[in-house]
Formats: sequence, structure tokens, C-alpha cells
Amino acid sequence: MDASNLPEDALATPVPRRREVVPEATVARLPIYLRALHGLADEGQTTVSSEALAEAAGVNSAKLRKDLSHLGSYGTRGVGYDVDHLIAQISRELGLSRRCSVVLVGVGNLGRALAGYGGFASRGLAIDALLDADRSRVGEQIAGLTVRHMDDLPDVVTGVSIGVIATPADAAQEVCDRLVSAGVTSILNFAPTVLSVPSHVDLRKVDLSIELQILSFHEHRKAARAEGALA
Amino acid sequence: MDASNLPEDALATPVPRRREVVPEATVARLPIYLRALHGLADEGQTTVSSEALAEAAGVNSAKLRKDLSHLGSYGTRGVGYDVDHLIAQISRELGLSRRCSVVLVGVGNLGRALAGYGGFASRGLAIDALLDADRSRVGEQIAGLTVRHMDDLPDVVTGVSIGVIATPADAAQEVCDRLVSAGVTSILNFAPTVLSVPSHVDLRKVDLSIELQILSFHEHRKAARAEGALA
DNA sequence: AACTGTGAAACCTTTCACAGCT
DNA sequence: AGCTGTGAAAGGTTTCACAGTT
Repeated sequence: MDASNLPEDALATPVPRRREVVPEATVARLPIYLRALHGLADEGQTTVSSEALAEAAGVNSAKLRKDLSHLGSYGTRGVGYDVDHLIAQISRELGLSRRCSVVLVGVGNLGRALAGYGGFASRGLAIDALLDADRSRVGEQIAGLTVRHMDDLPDVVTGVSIGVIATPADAAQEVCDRLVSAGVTSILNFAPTVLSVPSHVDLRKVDLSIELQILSFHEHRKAARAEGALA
Repeated sequence: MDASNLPEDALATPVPRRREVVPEATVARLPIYLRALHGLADEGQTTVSSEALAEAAGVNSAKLRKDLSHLGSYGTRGVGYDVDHLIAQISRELGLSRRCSVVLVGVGNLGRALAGYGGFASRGLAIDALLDADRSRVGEQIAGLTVRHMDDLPDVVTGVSIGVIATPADAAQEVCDRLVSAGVTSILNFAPTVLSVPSHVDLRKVDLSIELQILSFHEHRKAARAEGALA
């Protein structure tokens, strides 16, 4: 894809280069490990085995070890992982040490829920600004923040920022475009619609009705199997 | 795993057996195709090519065709897919024709947002009952439904049901256990915690803070890369 | 000519099983 | 003895490219 993809350089590499790449599937699990580790730390545990941590995170231990090996993380053979050290490593890898502001657009039911959602605040990331296109909502206080108008977007987005879209579907693409214009390069979309963004922008979506439909599929399949078993 | 896994039966199979299995990755995309198709149908389109539908769904066309081929879906070569027919096929596959009730537990901020979320109602699936453990909330009207007490759970869960957990993390496992006892076999968890369920129960989770942390990782990586480029 | 359906290749993820460290 | 880190195998997913159908 780019120059970083070159074969092993023949010249001497001064630093061991342990930025190995970290597969996406692993990245998606790091936050789960992090939460489990915080739980253990709160209980006063100082070390943990891959077996125990995997259990707490709901994955199998081989997967956990492989995941951690991608961060070049060092556990101690015969002992396990140092809880605090691992928390620090994963947090650094996730970029939770750098301050990273989060802007939420759309303070309807869902936006309100997200603003108040404890899980967000828990570690490192919290919502910093609330915006809405409806002027009658501007000035409202939600979860300790004052709702500002969409037009203030450029003032609000300073430095590295993540945008969260919690508007109705028909407003989502326009909001998305404005976020991108303002310099946001990571967007989390809750609106039930497909958004398009330039390739330098990371886009993730959470779609509540899709999750339900996937479960519906499994229910349906279970029902079909049960009927089959009767025959 | 079980008897359905036997090798090709030597006996004559009366029906062609086109229940091929449908990979998980495909199942997860069917709802997206379905939404895109409804959009096209609303615009009056009667047929659509894999290229156009893929575009609307935000995937590439080879993937779309492969996905649809798993349903044994027949498009017409040289023409494309019949929109209504495809809607019917995908809906059937997802089990959206069977009535399937959805029970939501926890009517805090998030539960309220989910209850009012338009996307749910859109096609086939809608929330049928709201439950909460807090008696002061019982009787409240939300999105046309009356909040009932958690103890009414057995009355509410009739036939095939999907449970949605929108409680605080520390209540989630108990609620989950009660749903399972009541006979629920598919659960969607919004609480930021790892739940354990018996193997016959399907469990999916949506974790808002995890999504943000994944984006944080990508921001972090982009920043690191930009710095590297300066050197 | 246009477009689907699908083997085969490429890629990514998970799991296994054990060498190697403490 | 106990537990991590990791090659190698197995399994799943995406992409390619084209034969086959209308």
C-alpha cells in the first residue's frame, strides 16, 4: 500500500521496531481487556494469568495471549501479567493518554442517553461538546454540558477530535460532511443510514435495528431446527 | 457438533436442500441490504443491479453477489435483481415474517431512547414491552407502552422473544439470568459488562465506549504516522 | 452487451500445541 | 511446575476474474 510495506530493510535498524501493526480484530478487543483489567485492579489484584483475564473478558486464553503478543507486551512466564503495567500499555496503544475530544451532534433521545452514558466517561474518553441544529434546544443543560448550535462546530473542533452522530437518518450525511469539513477524522454513526466519507476518515457505525435483525435470524434458525428435529 | 453435521447422505434427498448455511458475516449484512432495498422500493425502482445495490449498501458488488448467492437468491443475468422479490427473500431469511416479540429491560436514559428509536419499528421488529426493577417507574408511559415491573417478566415473555438489556452494568447479569429463566433465547446487551449465558442462548452486545476507544486507536495511529512522516 | 453466480486465490482470524522462560 | 509467546494448522471472509445466462 505505502512505503511502510517495504521488505526488511538491509540497512541497520537502530530501534527494534516493535510497532508490528496490531490486527483490527485485536484492536476491537483491547477495550474489553482494559475494562476487565480495571475491574481486577479495583479488586486489588496485582497480577493475572492469561487464563483468568480471558475468563473475565469472555474470550479464550490462546486468543488473549496472541492479542497481547501483538503489542509486544511482556508478561512473565510462570507468573502472568502485571495488571497495572498491562493497563498502561493497552491505554497507550489505544491512545487514551492523549487528550482526545469528542463532539456529539444531535441531542434527541439517543443523544441525551449517550451524553449521560457512564461508560463513556469511565476511562480517558468523555463527551466534550453537544451540538444540535434545532435552536430551541441550544442553551439546554445536559449531563453538565450546554447544548450549542451546529454552526459553532468549527470553534468546538480543536485538535484531534472524534465526532458522534446521533441525528435522524435524513440529517446524518449533511452533519457528517460538516464534521469532515471541520477537520474531524473519526466518526461514530448511530443514525440508521449508510454514510460516505473521504478515505482518510475512519467511520464506524452502531445500528440498533440491525443488531435486532441479526438476533431475529438466529431465533428463526433455531425455530427451523427445532421443527426439523420433530420430523 | 450434532447430527446435522453428517456427510452427504447416501439416501435420496427429496428436496434440493438449498439451506446452505449462510455465513455469519453475510447474516450481519442482510439487514443493510434490506434497508437499501426498501429505499429503492420507495423510489419506485423495480429492479436493481448488484453494482447499484452494493453502492447503496456501502459494500463492493462481488461481496454482495456472494452474499446473495448464499440465500440461493436468483437474480437474472443481464438484468439484475427484482427489488420486491429480494426484499421478500431477505425478510424471510431473517425471520421478519414470523411475529417475534422484543422485551426491553431498563428504562433509564438509554432504554427510553431505544424505546423511541424509529429504526426498530421500521420493519418487522418493534419493542413490545418495557420492564424496570424500579417500582417508581412502573406505570409510566413511554413511546406508547406502559412500563411494567420486572416481576411481570414471565407473563410478558410469550413464544419467541428477544430480550434487550439497557440496565446499569451491575444489574445486567441478574437481569440476563432472569430473561434466560423466562425462556428468552436471544439477548442484546447494552450494559458495559461481560455477560455469561448458557450455550443455547445467543448473545450480542453493543458497547458505546468500546466503539469510541476503537476510533481513539485509529486517531492515535494516524497521529503517529503523521509524526513519522515529518522525520 | 450486460450482469449474475461461483470456483480459486489471497487474506485475515482463531485455535492448537509446544518450545522456552522463570 | 506453571505460564507465556508463537510457529503452524484450520477455518472463515473477501476479492478476483470469468464462465454462463438472458
